[in-house]
Amino acid sequence: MTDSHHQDEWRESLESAKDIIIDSLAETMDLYGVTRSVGTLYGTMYVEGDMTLDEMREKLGMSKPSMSTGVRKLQEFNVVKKTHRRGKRKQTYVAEKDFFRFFTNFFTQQWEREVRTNLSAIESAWKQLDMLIQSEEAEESIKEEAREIQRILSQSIKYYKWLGRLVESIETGELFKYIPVEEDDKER
Amino acid sequence: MTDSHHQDEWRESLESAKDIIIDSLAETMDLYGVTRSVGTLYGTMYVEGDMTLDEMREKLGMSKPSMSTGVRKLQEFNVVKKTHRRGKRKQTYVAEKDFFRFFTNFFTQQWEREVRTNLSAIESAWKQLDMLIQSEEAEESIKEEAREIQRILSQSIKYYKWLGRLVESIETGELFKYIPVEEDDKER
DNA sequence: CAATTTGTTAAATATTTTCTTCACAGTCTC
DNA sequence: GAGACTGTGAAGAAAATATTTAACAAATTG
Repeated sequence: MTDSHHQDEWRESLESAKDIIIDSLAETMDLYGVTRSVGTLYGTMYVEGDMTLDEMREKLGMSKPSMSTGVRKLQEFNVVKKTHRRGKRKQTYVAEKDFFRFFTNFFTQQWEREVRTNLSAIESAWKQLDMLIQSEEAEESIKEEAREIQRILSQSIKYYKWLGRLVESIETGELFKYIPVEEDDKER
Repeated sequence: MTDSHHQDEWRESLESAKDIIIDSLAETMDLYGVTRSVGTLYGTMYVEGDMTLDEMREKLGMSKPSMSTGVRKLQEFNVVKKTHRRGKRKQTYVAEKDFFRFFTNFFTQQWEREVRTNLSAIESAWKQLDMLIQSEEAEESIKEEAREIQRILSQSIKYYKWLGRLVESIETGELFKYIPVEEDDKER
């Protein structure tokens, strides 16, 4: 009986160690524009392994639709995937535990979108500015401002092209040649 | 008179070109967890050059305290700085137009914080798990779970160390040797 | 095929965040 | 130093977001 009490304490200690990790991950994901409770959900899956929606609900004390939408958001970020437990009916979900893949999935997606969106906006604005600059009628002061904006934009095009190449080098794994992952000596 | 009407149209066209850029930037910054209106503020400063709080207020049709807090947030991200117009009393602010510096400032800050936060959490959790593993009393099943979590954590330590080195290579400019910025042929 | 069970949508509610108005402290000007 | 002006803090209003409850559709089991 005394012994079983001790076991509860050890169990408690294990859980609190998990919570430290979960909170820290949630705080980090908060920085990336992921809501804190979704971050907590990710952290929980990270330390607990694959889970069903009901297990999440129970663990986090939240409603099932919350879990459902939370998981969906994490799937959008490509950091959670569906799995299935053999023989079981319920769907289970598993968090990406490899942060290198997390990094790759998250940032390439984000940056690709940024590049696409902004380059297309720049192209469209650029054309409009060109029309203005080439027109006979427009005042010189307006033309000059248009040219000034084009100068700024041309600088930012360089950036987006660079960012695109960075994404590419992450996707091909080239970046990891330049900045290698340290091998661990003790493991395996 | 007809001519002046035309000038208004050109002016309008110039403004709408600016708006395309502003919206696109705001949408992007939204991805980074910056609120949309703060993103719009940044975009406006980006195309308009340095501005006073009152000019921002007028341009965006918002209150002055909003501008004040918005500018503050952008300063936290290191993407807006104070300046002064010679001879003028009002404080002016200027947006970082060089997106390479923007990238550097923003992500090194964000990632450094991530590394610091998580490594410290891992260290703390690790110690707690060690105590558990080394104890005589704790059940083997609990110990095994603790060891499993340590295995996962040791993987993630590798990641954070790598991320730290990535930050370093951005700060020293090394990354830009690996992935060079394309020189522009036409300009200057 | 009836009865369960699962995951999702829709509507209602609660909570958080953003924004504005008002007030005030610090600065500059004369 | 009085008066005017600038930037920010606090409190409350408004808006946006997150969460829950309720309802339902699809799928599975016996």
